[in-house]
Amino acid sequence: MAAKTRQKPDAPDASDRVSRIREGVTAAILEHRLLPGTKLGEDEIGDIYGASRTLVRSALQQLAHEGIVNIEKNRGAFVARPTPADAREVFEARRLIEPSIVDRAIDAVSPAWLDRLQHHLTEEREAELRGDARASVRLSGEFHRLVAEMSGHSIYLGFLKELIARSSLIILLYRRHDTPACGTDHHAGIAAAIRKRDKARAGALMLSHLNEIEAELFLKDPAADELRLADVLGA
Amino acid sequence: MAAKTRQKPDAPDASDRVSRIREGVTAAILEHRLLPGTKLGEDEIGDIYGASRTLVRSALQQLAHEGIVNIEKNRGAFVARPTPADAREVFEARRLIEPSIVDRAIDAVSPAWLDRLQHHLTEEREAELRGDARASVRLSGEFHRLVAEMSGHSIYLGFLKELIARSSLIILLYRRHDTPACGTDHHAGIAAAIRKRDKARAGALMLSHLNEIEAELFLKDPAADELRLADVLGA
DNA sequence: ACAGGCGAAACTTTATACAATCTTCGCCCG
DNA sequence: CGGGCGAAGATTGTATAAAGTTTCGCCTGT
Repeated sequence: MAAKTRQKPDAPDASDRVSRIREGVTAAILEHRLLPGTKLGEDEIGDIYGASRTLVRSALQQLAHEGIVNIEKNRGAFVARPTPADAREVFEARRLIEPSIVDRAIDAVSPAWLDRLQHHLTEEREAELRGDARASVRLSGEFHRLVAEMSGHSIYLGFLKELIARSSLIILLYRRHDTPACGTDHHAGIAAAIRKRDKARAGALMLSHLNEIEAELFLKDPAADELRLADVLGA
Repeated sequence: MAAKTRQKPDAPDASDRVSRIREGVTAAILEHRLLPGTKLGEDEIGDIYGASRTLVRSALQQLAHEGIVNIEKNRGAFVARPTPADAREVFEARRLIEPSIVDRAIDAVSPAWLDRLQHHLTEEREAELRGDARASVRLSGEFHRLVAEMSGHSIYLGFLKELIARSSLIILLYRRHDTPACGTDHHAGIAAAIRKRDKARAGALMLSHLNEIEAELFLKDPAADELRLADVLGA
């Protein structure tokens, strides 16, 4: 066996403990179990995962780099609270990147991937029917991540993971109505276009999907309520 | 003064020591003083910067997240060695993002920014005339970063910083001729288009600039020489 | 009664010590 | 003489402890 026995260099989240912590906290944030602004104490998380603060700190720093956690010097880590300006940037970036991702995904489409996609749609529909809001939110983001994985473009995938995580926080903060089932039909339509290898239609559907999500947000001027809150607290 | 006296939340690289380490190593990599594959020992770097391994480790993890350092479990950190496939992904991403960045930069253009841009072009030209290859490489990347800063889009800026750093490694590894002065004229042309607020021309110039850089690379099949090297070393 | 300041507690930051793993070099065996 | 086994050295991964900072409560003085 002269082949490289190296253990999957492209497996960033393997069995190491820091990744488990990172994924646990990420999942909690994505499922809206941890609300923006929540303090993430190192001891607290360390106790939960039975790990030392060294590992917790490493995980939190990664999450900070991904933009879903803010680390304030000498104060600790908090779940990020994206501003409306952040929200606009996130969706602008997604509108730019995701059509290219579906384009590449269609190039790389295969029966195995279509199966995964179909399976995901089923899961998503089931979660919605059963009214499981947490699962719906998580699966809704995972659809986009799945398409990015299909594309085989690791950089786009990495970028999109960040954008999806932040989108989840944004939707939680700024959604107008309680419309958790906003995009399941869109996802099915996009998947159908991918299956038919219709790049133009898939890209257009993705774009309108993103536009609709953003349109349902209430993005007032850049930090209005935050400033008001600061004034109340400070004065 | 009711204004927030918080110390610049958008200053990721401040005076803390871990950032100094990260920037020092980043600069060394971007200036091609540290070659791909170089081992970055924790004690070694710690001695250089007079810091403990805790801080060095934190800096290296950040660099790993940025994609310019690979951390292999129980073996240490190494300067990344992008594959030709990585190179293609990086330039595809840059071709997608940078035209949008110049577009936004033109929206946000101001005399102060134009001054900074002009000053940068001067610096770049001087470095090239004086034959300072290291400075040329660094400044060439900084031009793109400067445009991204002009755009005021923090997400694009973050993404592009990663892409620029990786591009520097890619160019070092795969450039055909020793043509360090490949893009100074292009940069001047792009800057001129920005100054004239000509979005179409600026975007087109940026695109052709990136295409020309990639065209000068020699990207053979996905990991041919690496495999050959691995065989030599392993067998 | 209230404002201001002092002090202790909790937390983060940094450093150091310990454990686990890998690498390397030498030695022994074939 | 070549190859493989093994122990010593070096390096990383993890945990714990010391140091510094912030925060909150309480107490005192006006």
